Amino acid sequence: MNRLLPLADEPAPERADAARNREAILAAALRLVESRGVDCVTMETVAAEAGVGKGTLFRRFNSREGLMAAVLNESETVWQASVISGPPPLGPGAPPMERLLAFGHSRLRANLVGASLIDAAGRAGQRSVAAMSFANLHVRYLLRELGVDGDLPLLATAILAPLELVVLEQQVERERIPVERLEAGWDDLVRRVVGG
Amino acid sequence: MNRLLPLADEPAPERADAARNREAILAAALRLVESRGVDCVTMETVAAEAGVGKGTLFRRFNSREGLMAAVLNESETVWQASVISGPPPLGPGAPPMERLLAFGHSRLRANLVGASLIDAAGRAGQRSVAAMSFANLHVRYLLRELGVDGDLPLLATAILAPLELVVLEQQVERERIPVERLEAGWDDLVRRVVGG
DNA sequence: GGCTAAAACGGACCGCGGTCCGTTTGTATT
DNA sequence: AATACAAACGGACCGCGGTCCGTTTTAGCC
Repeated sequence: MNRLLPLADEPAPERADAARNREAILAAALRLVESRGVDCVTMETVAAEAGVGKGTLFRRFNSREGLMAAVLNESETVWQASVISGPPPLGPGAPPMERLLAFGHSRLRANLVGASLIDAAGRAGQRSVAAMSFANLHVRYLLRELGVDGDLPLLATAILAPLELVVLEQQVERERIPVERLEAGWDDLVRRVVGG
Repeated sequence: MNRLLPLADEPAPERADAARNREAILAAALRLVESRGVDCVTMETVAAEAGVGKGTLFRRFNSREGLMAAVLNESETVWQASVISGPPPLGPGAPPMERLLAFGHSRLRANLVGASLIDAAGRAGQRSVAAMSFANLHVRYLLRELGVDGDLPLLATAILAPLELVVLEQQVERERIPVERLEAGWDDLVRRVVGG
């Protein structure tokens, strides 16, 4: 009979019904988002579809943004996996510069595809926190690999910034710049920053 | 008696009461925002303070975001003026590189100071549209002046992206990076992009 | 100064995000 | 199995952003 005392900050064990509901809610939310589009999905609808009360939604996800962030997170996780252990050039195996460029393109497309969900998620639910820090870490690693020196965390951020949805949307929707040109522009930026 | 017919897309003359009200609303909004902070200001409050009906607010500014954008715009205009015709190094008179660096620092600080208003304004009311295109234009001009070649619109965007509030907030609030370091990092970025 | 069409006004009204709190359910203990 | 306590539940409720539409004001014209 060990573990009478919880370890330092064990994240509090989740009760069975809670787990079941969380899953039901996420599934329902995903289904609704896919069928009617993000901004036609209300919290009450999700609650109904999942067969739970509204209060339960907010208990688990804090806010609408939080819920959307959670939904988004599902696909984000898949994407991260393909970066970490997928096939090259996105995954390991290709030379660093190729990986970096592939990474940028992939992220650019992903952000555009997930656009509506992404801004429904806002910066809540720490989606952006987790996502950003993963991306930043990865870019930092590749830059080091490339022998770049300087303030790597900031350089990584600078490289990633133009891929943020806010910036992309301005360019794609307002200025009607085609995606290919954005990719080319980003490649150029990277080469300038990396040097040589 | 000329101008019986309105010119092509004359912006529709504004009626006297409308003008008076618009001004009253903006003044009221500014006053309230300054005294209680952006997110404690409701549309109804503003309407009351301005002595108009709620409908009038929405008629003129479309949404809460639109109103906030309009308020923000006031100060933005002042800032733009100091870029165009203020004292160097921000204004004209200094060598391009100095101007560029001054521009970045100034914008960085401005974004952080106006943070709450800026994200209350969202991307509505085309605040971000107008602001972005001004900044982009200016940076483009300085880059050309510096003899940079390449896709200038995209390079300008890339340089400006790390100054966007979304990015800054992540760094300042989450990662606790001091502003001076951000400035230094940005300078580094600019030098790499400009080259030489 | 009347008259009229167009524009602006304002407040009742609606829907949704978010909270609150009395009730139910799960789990650990004996 | 019975008990007890914490945690989860759910729906009534609230406030605010946003809309709608009947009423009022303005401005041009005779």
